[in-house]
Order: sequence, then structure tokens, then C-alpha cells
Amino acid sequence: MPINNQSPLEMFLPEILEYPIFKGLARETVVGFLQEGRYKSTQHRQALYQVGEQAESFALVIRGAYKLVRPSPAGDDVIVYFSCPGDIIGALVMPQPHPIYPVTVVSMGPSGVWCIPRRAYVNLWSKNPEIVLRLQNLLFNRMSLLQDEKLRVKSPNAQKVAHLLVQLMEKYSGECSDEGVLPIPITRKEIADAIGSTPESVIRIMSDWSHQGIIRTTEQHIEIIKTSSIISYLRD
Amino acid sequence: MPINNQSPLEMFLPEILEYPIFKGLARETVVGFLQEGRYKSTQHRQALYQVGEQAESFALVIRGAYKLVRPSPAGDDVIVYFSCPGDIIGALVMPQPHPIYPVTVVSMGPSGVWCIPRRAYVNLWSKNPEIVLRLQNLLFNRMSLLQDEKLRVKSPNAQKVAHLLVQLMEKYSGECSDEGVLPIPITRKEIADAIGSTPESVIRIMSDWSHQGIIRTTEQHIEIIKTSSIISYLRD
DNA sequence: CGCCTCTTTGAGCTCAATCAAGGTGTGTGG
DNA sequence: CCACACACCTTGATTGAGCTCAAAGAGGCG
Repeated sequence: MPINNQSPLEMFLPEILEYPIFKGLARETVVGFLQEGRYKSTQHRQALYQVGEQAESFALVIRGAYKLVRPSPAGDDVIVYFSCPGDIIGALVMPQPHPIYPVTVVSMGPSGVWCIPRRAYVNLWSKNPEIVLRLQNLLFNRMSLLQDEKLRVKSPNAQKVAHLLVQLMEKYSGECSDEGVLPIPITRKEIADAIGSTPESVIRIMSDWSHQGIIRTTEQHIEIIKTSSIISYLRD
Repeated sequence: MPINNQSPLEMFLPEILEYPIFKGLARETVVGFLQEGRYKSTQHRQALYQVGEQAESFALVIRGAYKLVRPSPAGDDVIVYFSCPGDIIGALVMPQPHPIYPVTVVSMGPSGVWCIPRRAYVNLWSKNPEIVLRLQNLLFNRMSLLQDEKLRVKSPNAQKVAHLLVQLMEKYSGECSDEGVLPIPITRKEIADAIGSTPESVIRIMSDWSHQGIIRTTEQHIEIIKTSSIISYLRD
């Protein structure tokens, strides 16, 4: 949390203006959208929102990453989406009269969001066709990802893990260059929760890859050494 | 296709005004949104849109049903969504500069849509905050369904079929009363494509249910006799 | 130091995919 | 009108990927 005299918003503004959701908009417009909010930092595994809770605010991810989790009917957690800087969380439910969060949002490693009260959405955001369309576009992308996953339900687990890793790499590096480190701490269990498998199965797959020199894992970070080998798992 | 003097739009307007997307809006407003379009009827298994095609129009489903299909990397088809009267198909990609359809849309039984050119979206729809928010809401519902499915990846197939049937019943009857006939012709293969299974497995599950008197199947229609029994499959 | 979460490996079992084969109904062309 | 193709439905037998269970080692933290 900044303690210097510079306003927190000013601090983050340069990067915020580059996020797809705001890119190309006038600086004053963006400041208008954000000025009612405040920066909130979260620790590893701390929950930002809880599923079922009254939704009083939504958030723009600025630092680190968050996982969006829902409990399955069987009781275990399912990871629905990984949110990275530039992502908007919870904006979709804001238009509803008494919105509740549809997912639990949990910090992965130390992270931070710009937390915006619901009234800003109702009074400002929803009145601006441009920003609403951009939100719709973000939502569309997320839906595409969910669909992509559905296409792979019948694929073997190795393919699902490969797909997830490539997807995460792309989300961060923009381009999918060979060699790269996933900048978020992600556990085998989280990978399992994301692809609908078990930690044991994920471990068996990834230790295979380690032995083949395709990936390297240090502590909680995953380094991809041969992206092309991973990608080769994706084609049927 | 109507050949009488009454305009086709007039014919459908009473029901169209009741759809959630338009409900409560002024008649003239709705007419404005729709007047550039035309009614298009499709036969069983006829494709309305093809994945990858240039998207020149979007559609409001009025009669029958459509399945939204994507080819999986393994080559077989995956049903991503079932569209019923009142649903909007393809509106999400309209804002993009050169939109292409993300899915193939195929008619299930004789069906019909109101087909609206893209320019109507760009010039009218996207300028109206109310309608854009309602579209966003539709999209949000669809995303919720996809997420619900993801919660069940690890569940046994019987649960997935049960979930799908209940979901389709709710979509049609609004309320999920005991006893009801699914008004769309749906094959075992389509159910399999929707839940990520095989026709054989679906048949084994459903013939079990038939023997137990939980469902009845006549030709291509499925009648649910004991909804409660089906629902009991959903809890873990 | 004990607690917790994460990781790892092994063994056994189960669900459902796959393969195979036969039956039915519908549309199509000779 | 018949024959053929095609899509769908059905049943049985086989098999394998991956889940479950069990047990143990390794960091991180109060």
C-alpha cells in the first residue's frame, strides 16, 4: 500500500491505461471510471470475494493472479478461471438489482486489485456503450475458453494439462515463445481442480515431462522448456 | 413463410414482446430493432450458420430449437449449447470489425428464426445501453450453464445426463414440474455430444431409467415421468 | 516441535470408452 | 415398388485410463 504523497491511482495509471479494457480511452475518462475505487492487496490464498456473498464491488486485477473457484456438488473445488492483471472480476453481476458473487475469488501469491464500488458501475460504467461493449468482449473471451475446455472433455489428461499450460503462458506472455516461466505460483492440486482431474494424475503426467526435459519445476513455479513439445500434445 | 398480407413481423410480435430480451420495452422500440430483419425457417438438421463463416447477421430464435456445435480437435462434434425460442444467436461477435461465427448452428426439427443483419446491431442495438445489458445478461446465463457443466466433469455419466435433461426441461417449462415432454427431437448421440460421452453409454443409462419407469421415449421425444427421481441423481 | 499443505510413488479397481454385430425406420434412386 | 444407403437405436464383451486408497517424505509456519 503506497504511503507516499502521490495518489495510488496515479501510481498504477500508466499500466492501467495499457490494459485492453481501457486502451485508447482518454486518460480523464479512465480516471473517472476508477476514482471511486481503492487499491486492495491480498495475500496468498486470501479470498477477495466469496460465492453467494452480496456483491457490493467489482475489481480490476493489477498485480499477481486470482483463481475463480466454485464448489462442485460432490464437495470439491473446481477452478473456473484464472484472472491476470487487466482482467475485470465480478462486473457481470453488477447490473442485477441484488447481485451476489457467482464464484469465490482467491489470491494466488501476493496480488492486488483496484476495487470499485457497485454504484460506480450503475452510475457510470453501464451508461457508457463503449465500456459495456469491451466488458462484453472480455466475457466473450472467457466463454470461448470455457468452450475450448469442453471440446477436450474426451481427451486424455495429458492433453488437458498441456492445453492449460499453453493457455496460461499465452495469457501472460501474449506470444507463446519457446522457453518461459509461469509467473504465478500454481500447485498440482490447482491444475487438477482446473482440468477436472486429481493431483496424483497431474503429478504422473508432469513428472514424465520433467524426465523428458520438457518442463522444469522449481518450488511452486513451472518453467516450460520446450513449448513445441507441449503443443504437440494438443493435436489429437 | 407467411403469404398473407399481414407483415411477418406483426405475426410474431406478440410472442416476441414476451421474451426476456424485450419484455417491458415499448412496442415501437422492439419493432425498430427488428424491422430490418426477416423470418427464416430451417428444416431438421439444416445449418443456419457455419463455424468460421463471415458473420453478416445474427438471429432471434422463434420456433423449434437449434444446437450450437463446435468440432473438437479429435474430429467429433461437441454440442456447446441448445438454443430455444427467445434466445439470441451470434449477437456477441457482431461488435467485432470482421466477425466470424464461433460455432455451427444446426436446426433440430423444423425451426425458425428472425434473422437480423449486422448493420442493425452496429447502428441500433449497440447504441442502446438497455439492450446491450440484456444481451450481457443472456451471455452471463449461458456462461453459468457452461460452468455448471464444468462442475460435473468428475461426476458419473448418469448424473451428467440427468443434469442435461433437467436443464432442458427448465429452459422450456420455466418451472420444473413432475411429468413433462421435451418438445425438441433429441437423439442419444446428441445427448452424448452434449455431455462428452458416447451414444452407447447414454443408451445404457436411459434404458435403465425406462425400465424403472422414470422416463418414457417415443420416437425422438423424451418424456420425463418422475422428475424427482432424475433430480435425485444430481445430489452427489 | 508439531501441524499443515504439497508432493511423490505404488497397487488395485472401476467406470465408461471401444469394438463388434444386429435391428429399425426413413429417404433416395433405379 | 423395391433395394440400397444412411442415421439411429440396442446389446454384449473387452479393455484401459485414470480414480481411489494408502503411506511416506518435504518444506513452510505459528
